[in-house]
Amino acid sequence: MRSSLFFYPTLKETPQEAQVASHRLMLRSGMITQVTSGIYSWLPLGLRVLKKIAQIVREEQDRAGSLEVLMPTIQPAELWERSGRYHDYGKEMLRIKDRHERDMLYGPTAEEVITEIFARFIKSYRDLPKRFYNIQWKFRDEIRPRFGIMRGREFLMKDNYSFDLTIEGAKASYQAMLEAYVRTFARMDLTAIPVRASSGAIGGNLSHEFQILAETGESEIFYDVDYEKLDVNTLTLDHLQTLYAASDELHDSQNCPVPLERLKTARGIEVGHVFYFGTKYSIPFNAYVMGPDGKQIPVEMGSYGIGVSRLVGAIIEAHHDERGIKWPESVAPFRVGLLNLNMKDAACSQLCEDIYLKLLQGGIDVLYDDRDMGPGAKFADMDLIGLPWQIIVGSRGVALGQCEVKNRRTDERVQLSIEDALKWML
RNA sequence: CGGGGUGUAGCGCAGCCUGGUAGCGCGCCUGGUUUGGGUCCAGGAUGUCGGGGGUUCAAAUCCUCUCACCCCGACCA
Repeated sequence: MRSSLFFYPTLKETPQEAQVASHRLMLRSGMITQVTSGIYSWLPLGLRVLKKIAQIVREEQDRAGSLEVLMPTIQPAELWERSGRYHDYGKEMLRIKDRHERDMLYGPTAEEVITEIFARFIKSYRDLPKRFYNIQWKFRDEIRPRFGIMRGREFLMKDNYSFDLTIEGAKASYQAMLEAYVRTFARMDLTAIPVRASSGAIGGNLSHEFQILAETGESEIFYDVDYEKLDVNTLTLDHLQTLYAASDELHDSQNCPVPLERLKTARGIEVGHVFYFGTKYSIPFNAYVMGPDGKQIPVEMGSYGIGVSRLVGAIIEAHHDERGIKWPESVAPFRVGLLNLNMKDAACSQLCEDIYLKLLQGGIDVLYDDRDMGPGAKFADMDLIGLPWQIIVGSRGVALGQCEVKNRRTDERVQLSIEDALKWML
């Protein structure tokens, strides 16, 4: 993509409303723009990142044996009356009426919809276990939206729902999701700590929150240092349950099982939440299957959320410096930024064109800054939007047949011949 | 919802106290200049001063109602 044809309205100054780093940087790099309180439009640069994150989440959900569906954003109130949540959910639920004055709502989650789907079609234990997920926009009318898309009212969430015949089966599903989550966050260069949590409005008795360590996190968490050594490949639910991690309101320093020297404290951003809640929805929605003994059994359920749009902010919180964002390669909007420092120099521009075309041919996602601007502005913009690699071509280097390759995260720079630079990238 | 604050050009702000033709920086447009860390020079465009009502000869400025947004707290992916 050529910068001259792309659209990323970068800002030199920070809009006054933005306090936290991710919010500031998302606005300044032209990833998002606010429509109204807690509701944002995603501009091309931001959307690229959002899609990459969603794709990683999708791949790991699929790998864990889940099936993707797509459920509606608008749901009928009747469905929620059946679970009793139409009343319980309170003002966080956006309630609307259609032209027939029927009560509708913008879905904050989808237990009701998915359980009804399950109940409609699945009748036998032989079809279990099943796990369905979707990645869909949700709306929760938060008391106080803040931090940009980190606590928006409208947000993109992956929500997965598991259906098992037995409690043991449900725990296996739960564990599969825990493992998928650890793997998902690791792919985005995030250290996620599963913190034991109360299950809140969703109900049930087993629940973990996934917290990303970040200074600007909203909650304080206490955890065993061993959490930092978790290995995705050996992770088990039993092992997780032996480790201590708690949010500040749950943490009791008097009765903490972890000795002080192994207890760490940090700020966390909640990016995922997993629940086991048994038959809370299967009974009211008639989600029963016939068991091997010919008896009707209500299915054991769990649900598993990941805040996909929130992850964009969480990743920036974890990966930025004073100049801008430092994207992990897996979620970067482009892998390489190609800087033409002198558009008016024909040799320099010709060289950049060659490099650009070769990168494209090599399947490299590249943003070629071909705008007619001074070098300083180009450096500043490129550091701000935070692409992992920069290939810098100026008149100086052209004379020597060289360019500079810079790693945004480490700030390491090497002077390379054009051929070597291309080899480096490809 | 309780507490605090802000609305003036695309962004950041001054002007308001003490009423009198609406300003600055950045950005934007034109021309030139510069080209390895937000070049420099010249010229130019852009405002229902958040909205309604009131006081006044006169309101961005005073009064009043209202709307929106932000920050701190309790909730949440």
